[in-house]
Amino acid sequence: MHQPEHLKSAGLKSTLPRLKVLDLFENSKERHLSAEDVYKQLLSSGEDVGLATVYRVLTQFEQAGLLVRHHFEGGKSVFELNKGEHHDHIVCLQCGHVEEFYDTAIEARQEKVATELGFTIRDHSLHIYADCTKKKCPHKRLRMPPGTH
Amino acid sequence: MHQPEHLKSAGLKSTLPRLKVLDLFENSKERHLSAEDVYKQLLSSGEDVGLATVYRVLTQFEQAGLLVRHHFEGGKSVFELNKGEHHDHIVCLQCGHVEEFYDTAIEARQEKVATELGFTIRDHSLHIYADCTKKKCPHKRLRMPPGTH
DNA sequence: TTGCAAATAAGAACAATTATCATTCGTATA
DNA sequence: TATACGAATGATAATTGTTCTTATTTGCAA
Repeated sequence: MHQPEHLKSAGLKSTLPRLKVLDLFENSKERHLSAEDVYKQLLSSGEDVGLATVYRVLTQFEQAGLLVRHHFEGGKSVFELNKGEHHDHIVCLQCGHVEEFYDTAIEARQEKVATELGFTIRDHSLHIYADCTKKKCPHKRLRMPPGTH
Repeated sequence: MHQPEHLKSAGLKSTLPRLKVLDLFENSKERHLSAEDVYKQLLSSGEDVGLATVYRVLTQFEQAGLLVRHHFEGGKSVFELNKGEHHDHIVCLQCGHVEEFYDTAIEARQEKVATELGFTIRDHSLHIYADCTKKKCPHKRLRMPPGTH
């Protein structure tokens, strides 16, 4: 359960809160978690962490390359373990579930478009918001704030 | 300068603040403006509007289909006149300028990917963050908050 | 004109996040 | 193993972007 090496190699001290957060991401069923999610799950596991620490640790992990941050519509940041390989996301508007995909053609066209416009890509995000057509979708409607289109 | 018809047909009363905001979008050099941008520009034009009104009007215009809202990285919402045709965005990390593009291949592949995964697309956003290679780029560095990757 | 619902301005309230700061913890070293 | 010091933490204040509340004003139909 403890992987202090991950932290060590990232130049981070191996502290309880950091180990707990990392552990949570590695064992959670949902890959994508917000700061609030992490905080609440740690609390309900009996851990005693501060919300500020959660935010700090998440940001540090992001900078260390352990986590990747996403800004889906809805305002809050969402994190996932960095698998090393880039991928895009499709978010289910019914249940909020996030699926990942990677399409070579899309990636290639992006490069082409950017080059033609005189840009060098540093980063990109492609978010598809969709309705799940499978029946296994829990239909737990995702809160979509006004402003979501 | 006044286009009350736009408002009328959207079912909105033709009020001063609404006309001013609409006017600003139609005459501004920058297509993409945040609520703060709109508020400050109106103030410096000698107009007397409240920030709350700006937010309300922007949201109403979005719902009426006059404006489109985007969530670029950085937290704040950005609006632009709705031209009717969907397009994606490439944001210059140097100066913050936003260029628009549309690529049929990308759009088609998205549909394909979503269908294969069992989703029906409702909306999507593709944001490319890039460095401008042209010399005309003002190099007024865009504030990129921590959390931006 | 007048009346009244709709819209506004100002500021309080809110949610997500970051900053501050006194206390505690991890760990290199003695 | 004890200890000392800087790094990390938790509690809470502060900030930021946005929405809500309310008293007042405005657009417009009769």
